[in-house]
Amino acid sequence: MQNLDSIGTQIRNLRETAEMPLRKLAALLDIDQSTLSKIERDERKPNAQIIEQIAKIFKADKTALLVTFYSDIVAYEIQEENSFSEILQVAEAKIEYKRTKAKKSK
Amino acid sequence: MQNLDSIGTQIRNLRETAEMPLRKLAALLDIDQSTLSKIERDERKPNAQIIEQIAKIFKADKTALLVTFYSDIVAYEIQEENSFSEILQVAEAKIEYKRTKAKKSK
DNA sequence: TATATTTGGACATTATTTGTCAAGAACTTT
DNA sequence: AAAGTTCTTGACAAATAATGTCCAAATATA
Repeated sequence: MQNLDSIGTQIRNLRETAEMPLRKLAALLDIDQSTLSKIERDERKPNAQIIEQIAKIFKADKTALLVTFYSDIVAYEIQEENSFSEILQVAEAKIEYKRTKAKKSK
Repeated sequence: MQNLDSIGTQIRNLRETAEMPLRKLAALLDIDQSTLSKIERDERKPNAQIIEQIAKIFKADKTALLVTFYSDIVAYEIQEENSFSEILQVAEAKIEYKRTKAKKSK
């Protein structure tokens, strides 16, 4: 089954498994250690570029991390809506429709 | 099948069907007419409160409008990602998981 | 052409995000 | 318990994005 951990938790897991201090990972990513601390506790969002670097550093699956990253954002955004399920369904249809159009116009 | 129009298009449709000038709807909503013009062309996002007012004014389905509104946002956010479908799936699982926890703690 | 309607762009204001720093809390080691 | 290391917290400024307002230009209608 898919991993429902937050992006922060996943980053922390990767880092702790590698027994790397937060300070050191922050240095590798060239961000302040307090910022990384907040990212790992989901107080602040990383950007897609940081996720890519983390995947590289820990040889982790970049796509899986991006899925975690974006699903966090999407879930947070609509978690209060009762029709969240329909929202997601329509969003998917919209993206698919857009891609179909894009393909045709080639 | 579900309506894949953008929130702006749907608002414009409602307004034109009612043959109401943009200027007048803007007045009812208490926003600048240029702002409403931009909303209808998806240059600017309405907020959830404006959507509610529009539903009331045109006696439209509020839930359907909110689904349109949020699905626009979600689709825009992840439209470039190849794994958009998985992202949506995980987002849904995360929300469901959160709600299960919330129910238990009652 | 005159009139009504809509759009575009400039601008100030406000809110949100991001980066940086330093102090303090928590935990380990000596 | 002192010293060292690691992590967390809050304050702050700087950068970026969102919002509200105005008015002139463009478009459509009478």
